[in-house]
This record gives sequence, structure tokens and C-alpha cells, in this order.
Amino acid sequence: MNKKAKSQEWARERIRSAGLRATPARIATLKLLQNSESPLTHAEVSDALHNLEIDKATIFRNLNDLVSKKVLRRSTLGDNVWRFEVIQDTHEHDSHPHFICIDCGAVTCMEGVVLKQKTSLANPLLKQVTEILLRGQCGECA
Amino acid sequence: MNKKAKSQEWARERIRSAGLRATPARIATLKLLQNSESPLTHAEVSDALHNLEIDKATIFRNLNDLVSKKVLRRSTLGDNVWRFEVIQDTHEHDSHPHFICIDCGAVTCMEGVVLKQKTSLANPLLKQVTEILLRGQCGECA
DNA sequence: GTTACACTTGCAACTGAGTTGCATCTAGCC
DNA sequence: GGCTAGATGCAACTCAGTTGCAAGTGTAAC
Repeated sequence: MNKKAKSQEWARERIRSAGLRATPARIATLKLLQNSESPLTHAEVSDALHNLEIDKATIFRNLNDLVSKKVLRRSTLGDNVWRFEVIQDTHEHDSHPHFICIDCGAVTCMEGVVLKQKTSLANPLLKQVTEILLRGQCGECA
Repeated sequence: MNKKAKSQEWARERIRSAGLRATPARIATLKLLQNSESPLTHAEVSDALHNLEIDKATIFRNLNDLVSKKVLRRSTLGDNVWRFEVIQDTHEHDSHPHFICIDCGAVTCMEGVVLKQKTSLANPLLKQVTEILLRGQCGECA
């Protein structure tokens, strides 16, 4: 099986094992996100798939369906637009920080960065951190 | 001077020292946010000031002006709506991480938390970090 | 106190993200 | 191949936030 067919089959399997129907729109969406280096907005997904003529409402519904089935992660990077990325099997429960460039909007996943508290005492105000977001300028824009 | 007049005078002074004109709409907005326990959305500010008949565009512009002058802080709780709160004088210039509770919207300044990179190599994609944001549930809401 | 004008406001029309209702279509089970 | 619950396309909608412009006003200078 070639690479393309393999990716297709992987997406199909992932969707079906989540209990959803493997439709062309869903397979294309999942493949796109899997091959993307950073999370994509709905508009970006919609643009990339415009040649398939998939309705925006369908893409919204599919993205939200896949989020509720824990196939995708939905995050907000401070610009009030949802971004979606595939939850990798190996990282399913990790929540690495994201870096967003306030100039160009590029999003980078920061796997190698961890948060550390100076004091050994845990902060009582902070019960559960679900997302870590860094904002600033990327190498291209600074 | 009574408490009400004091608050009025404080707001007026804060706006003027930011280099903006102290108009009734701005004073009312700033007083409202100062007296609020948690950050407010534009809609909440708009509702609270409806008896003053201030246009929503004016409120948006004023909120954004005050943010750009560092009088207010603008944050998003994950529902893709901006929330605004007064930056207290004592914290004006520091850049410690902020923790936002995605349930109640409370913002906590996290003085004792630092970010550390696992590798000694600096990430070339990340030139300058201007803001660090943690999102999750606070002790009250978890 | 009066005046001038840059800043601010109100209005209305707009953009863009995201949602919803409904008729039609189709993936996948038998 | 046929059936049907689930998925799609379309269109109309809501709601946050923005913009252009004419009219109004805070404030500094006189």
C-alpha cells in the first residue's frame, strides 16, 4: 500500500473506531489535520478542502463531532477562533503548551517546554490546568 | 469626599493619566470593571450601562482603547468572547503568567511559576514571549 | 468665560465565526 | 441490492466585534 492510501486507511479506521461514519468529508478533514504541523482553524480547513466542495456547516459539524469523540483537540489561542488538531495516540493525555505569534498567527506546539513552580507548595488556586498558552513573536516576525 | 465621588475621581485620574479623555462613558466603564469581582464581557458591560444609553460600538472602542493603554486586561475563557478587567497598579509592569479559570473567569497572577525548556537549546521559532497564559479550573470550581 | 479643534460618540451597515432546521443523500448493516 | 440512521448541502440565522462618517464634546490655550 502506498503512503497516500495508508493515510486514507488510517483516517478511515480512526473515524470508524470513534463510532462515526467514515464519509469523504470526514476522511479529508482528518487527513488534512494529521498532515498539518500546527492546529488549523475552521476557515483554514474549509479553504484547503474547497476543491471537494464541502459545505462549511458540514465541516463545523464534523470538527465538533470529532472533538466530542476525542479524535481532535479544540483550543483557543487568544484570538477567539477555534483551532483543531489531531490528538496523537501516543500523546492522548498530554497537553503540551502552544505558542502563537501575535503578528503572523503561526501556531507552534512546544513539546519540550514544561511548567515549573518555584515553590514546592502547589498553588491552591490552581486546581487543574487544561491548557498552556504562550503569546509573543516568532522568529520570522521578531 | 464620599466613596462614590472617590471612585469617580479615581477613574477619571486613571483615564487621564493614560492619555485619554475622561468622558462619561469611559468613567462609567472603568468604575464598573473596578467594582466587579471577575472580568466582564462586552455584553455584560453594555447591559450594566444600558441606562446611560451608551452605544455598543463606543463601549467596544473604549474597552480596546483602555486595553492598549494598559489600563485593562483583555482575556478569553475559551468561549471565544473577550473579557475585560482592571489591571491593578501594583502589577502594572510585570509579566508573570496568568491563570484563568474557564468556569468562573477569575484571573490569578502566578508569581511563583516559571516555564522551563527540557532541552538547553532555545527554540528558534520562539523569539520573544510577551504573555504566558494558563487555562483550567480553579480551586473553587474544580 | 470663550473658543477651537482633536478626540470621542452614535448610528448604521458591515464582516466573519459559528449554529440551526430541514429536505435530500449515503455508509454500512442486513 | 435494499433499508435506515446518520451525514450532508443549503439557506437563513445569531452574535461578537469592526468600520466609516457626520455630529458632539472635553480640554488646553487664550
